[in-house]
Amino acid sequence: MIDRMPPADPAPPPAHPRAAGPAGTRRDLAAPAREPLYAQVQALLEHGLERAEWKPGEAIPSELDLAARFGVSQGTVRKAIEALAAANRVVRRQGKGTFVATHTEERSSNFRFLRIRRDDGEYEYPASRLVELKRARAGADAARALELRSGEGVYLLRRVLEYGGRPVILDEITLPAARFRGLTRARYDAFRGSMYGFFEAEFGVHMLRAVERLRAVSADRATAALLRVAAGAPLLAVDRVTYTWGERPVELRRELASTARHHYWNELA
Amino acid sequence: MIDRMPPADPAPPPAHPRAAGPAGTRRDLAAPAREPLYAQVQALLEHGLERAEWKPGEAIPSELDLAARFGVSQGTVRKAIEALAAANRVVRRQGKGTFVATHTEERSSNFRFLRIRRDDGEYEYPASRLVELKRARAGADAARALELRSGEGVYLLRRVLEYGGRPVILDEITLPAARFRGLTRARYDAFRGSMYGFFEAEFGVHMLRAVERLRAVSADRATAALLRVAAGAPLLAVDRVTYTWGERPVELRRELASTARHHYWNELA
DNA sequence: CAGTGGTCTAGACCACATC
DNA sequence: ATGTGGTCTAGACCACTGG
Repeated sequence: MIDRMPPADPAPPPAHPRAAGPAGTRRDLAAPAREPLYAQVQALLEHGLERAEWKPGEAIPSELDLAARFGVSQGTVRKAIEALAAANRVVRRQGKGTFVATHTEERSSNFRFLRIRRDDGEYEYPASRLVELKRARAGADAARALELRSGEGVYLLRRVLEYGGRPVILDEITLPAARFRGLTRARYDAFRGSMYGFFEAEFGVHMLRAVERLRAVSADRATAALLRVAAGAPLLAVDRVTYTWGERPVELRRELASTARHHYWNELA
Repeated sequence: MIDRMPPADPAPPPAHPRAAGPAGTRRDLAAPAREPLYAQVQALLEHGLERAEWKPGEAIPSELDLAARFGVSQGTVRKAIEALAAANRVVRRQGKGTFVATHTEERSSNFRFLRIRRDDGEYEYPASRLVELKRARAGADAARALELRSGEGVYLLRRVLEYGGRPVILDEITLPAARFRGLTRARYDAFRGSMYGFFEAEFGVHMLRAVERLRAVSADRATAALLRVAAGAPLLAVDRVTYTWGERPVELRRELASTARHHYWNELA
């Protein structure tokens, strides 16, 4: 059982854990439901990522380094890192190193959280036009989704996404004010890049995972005007809750999309 | 380079491929763009699965067996099998073996291709009521999606899915007649289990992967009547193309769902 | 060139399932 | 007891990157 992040420097004697060697078995603390070593290493690395010991875009230590630090073999570290890479926590690049995932550089892989595409299949990153940004108090629904107390401060953000100059999506985004202090229209407009890149760079909030629920609804008057469709036209409603480290929800988003020339794309395997 | 499925019996001398030993390096055929060994093993296993050398639900040979057959190490076989498991081609069960995936037993994991859920989050497998089943000729759209010649024979199948007695989804399914010869209402009604279980058990067509495009549309009169909603009500349209081995499309499906009490669930990571 | 991740082997022991 | 997959180690070489 590994129970802390050891120092990098001298590294204590390896002391092969549970290996086929003569050394002592690693059964300290009488582990209650023994977790595999690689899972423990993975958890340690996740803590390091969460605590920003290595920041988005930076390299984490090499496999050999980590193996020495933790007193495990390179293969065990490798398995832990591969799990992190599969979960998009890190990116591995042969010959260069393993890098903390970031929303600020991902040129093409930026479509990870953007599932609405043009009908012709072409990728196109939409332009964003901020319609409204205000402080408000969390209603019952937002409070439940974001695990806040009802009435806690939130930012409410509405924007229109345009493809080729045509408005297609209306976003209504609720953010807990505590994590996004100082969010202003000016800062948002000044940022170059995706919204999650903005959150990461400006507020240190890294989005890891999202859950979406999709429905078909009728456009109300105001939405119809913004998206230039008839009132009552069918719109695709995408309700998203986005999570950061520790399974903590930090964004509630309702997306209303006109699907006349676009669609939501998904793959099942 | 491994280039065929060797016999199971005596197995030629291991002849460590490209290993740190004294044996000859495996550079036969002067491989043009050398593929890793585990990828070659994976491809060999996929061919075996495609040719139904091991049938859905059956066990494939053990890692040690396969390693001996292919003349590679157990670790290399393991990596190949793990990739197959990640792609839902096989299921690994500790102490028992590795089994070919099947749509005929997956009790709970049957929701792999069923993303519409009740709003309260409860899982519920809907009841199916067949509305129509007829032979027809592929139109231009169906022919393109299913890679058929326009006018080739297809089955056209319409059914309503009901949750708790309420109609929620209308399915319109197009199948290439060549692969589903002898499909009749009686056979469909007699089968116990999911539709993909039916396809697998009765026609040997195993669905591996699907691509979906979602839009919001207005209910036409006929659909509205079947789903007991108002004409013009917004419906979620899910257009699915489903693939079997060799990336061959074998099902085109349009699903129209009333999302008053249900939604389409998705997770982004 | 040295350093990184990627592939491959060999062999040990563990955990689980079955007989 | 035996056979399966699961974990872990040790060490080799390959492929790619950058100084």
